[in-house]
Amino acid sequence: MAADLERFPRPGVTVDLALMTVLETDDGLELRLLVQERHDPTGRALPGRFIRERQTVAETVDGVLRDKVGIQPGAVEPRLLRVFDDPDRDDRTWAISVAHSVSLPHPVLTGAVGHLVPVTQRGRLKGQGPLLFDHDEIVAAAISGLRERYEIRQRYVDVRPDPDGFLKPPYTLHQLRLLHEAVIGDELHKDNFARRMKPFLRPVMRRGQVVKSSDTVGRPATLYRPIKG
Amino acid sequence: MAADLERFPRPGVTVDLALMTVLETDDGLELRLLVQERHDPTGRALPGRFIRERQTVAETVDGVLRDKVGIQPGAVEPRLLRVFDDPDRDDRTWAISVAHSVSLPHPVLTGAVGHLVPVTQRGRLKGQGPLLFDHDEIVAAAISGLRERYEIRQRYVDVRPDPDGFLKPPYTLHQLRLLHEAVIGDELHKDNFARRMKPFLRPVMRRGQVVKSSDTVGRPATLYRPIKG
DNA sequence: GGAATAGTGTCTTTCAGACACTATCTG
DNA sequence: CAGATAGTGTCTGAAAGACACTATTCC
Repeated sequence: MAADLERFPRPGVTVDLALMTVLETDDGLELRLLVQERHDPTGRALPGRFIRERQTVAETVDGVLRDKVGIQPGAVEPRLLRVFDDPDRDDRTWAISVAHSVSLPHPVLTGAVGHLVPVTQRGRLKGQGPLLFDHDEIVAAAISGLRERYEIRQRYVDVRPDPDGFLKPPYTLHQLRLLHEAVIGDELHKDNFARRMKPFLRPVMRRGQVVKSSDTVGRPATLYRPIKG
Repeated sequence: MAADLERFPRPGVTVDLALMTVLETDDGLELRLLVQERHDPTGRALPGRFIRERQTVAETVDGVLRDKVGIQPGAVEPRLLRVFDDPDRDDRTWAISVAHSVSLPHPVLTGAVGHLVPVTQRGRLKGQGPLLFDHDEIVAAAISGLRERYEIRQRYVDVRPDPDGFLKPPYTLHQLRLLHEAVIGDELHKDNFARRMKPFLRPVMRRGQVVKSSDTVGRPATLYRPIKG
């Protein structure tokens, strides 16, 4: 029986990654997505590779990040986006793609292979033509999923200030708001934002004092950490 | 290069289905899930099978419904739940499971192979022991996804009265509410429910008259159809 | 004091949740 | 009429959106 199972043709299974980060530019924080040049079919595409023998998706993600992107992140949390199964999507062979998104803080991406492409307000990659295969659909799914996570959910239940961990705590409400604005591509009122987030943040204390940011000008801001995680 | 790609070992890819329906019992409508007996490993499990050469997930779903469940539904809309990739999850071979949920109106399921098992308020299968493999996780994902679709979303935007199409239009607000209560496993106020749903329903008209249900006792109810779809 | 940024008081609107009422059918 | 089910008027409370104000720092 087990021998039988191996007789049938099997698809190659690839893991393709929509790698997202938020970085600081002259215009403030910007959401960006890693795109690489490929040469099998020539063009721009997301990093990815086939799952190797008896490996898991998580191990494959680690492998892609290490070998194809050239970075050494710690534990990452890939999120399943879609499965692409059109038998003709890859000319070379029968390949199924299990598309995931991965969010990383920008410092982890230093020296990464590829370009960090900005994202438009509508959730598309800025400039240039389409990506290879069905990778534009992966990008769209990654961005809409990300924005959903950063949008304000029903009621106040279980708001996570920075679900994807782009920011390293502690941070100020201002920094957190700029992050949200970069992710969702829209502006937020600082007062309403503060009220929404504060129940899920606690001020950093030292010797019974609230720690303030020693920024530049203006009144110093309170530093916060997320309550959970 | 293409020849190279075929040299590496590939996983078997299975599609496992959480098949859900809502049926009428003495206690009113009930959400149920199809469980089958298996004999390779002996036990209770969800229907599923390997993807055959150059087939898609959708084709495999159709095949499972036809050959393993023994029904002939029209176009179904499988929803991706999770990918199970533990290399040891199946003793027999390296197999990755792409778990989907499928919702069907009960009449389509007449003569289906297996048992329609009721679901508890907490979203577990009623009675008996665990399912084979990781199928209990698939069940949990299917039910929580389903309930999310039937829960009231943010604002009034894009409410679909019966997202999974369990009910055949036209139906009364009462019938629609019983469906929702069966799906989410909780009671709803008829007045608030009516106000939420009415913007997304239109009364059935015949000769300029609103068509009413010719039920049993009491005041006849207006029959509605969903505005879109 | 002035500039700059941090943070809050409060009004309005929207809408879910809840209660109580009215409406329309059958027997 | 009573009984049963359909459907609505309206109050309350939670919370988002918006505006304007106060608070604290550096120069």
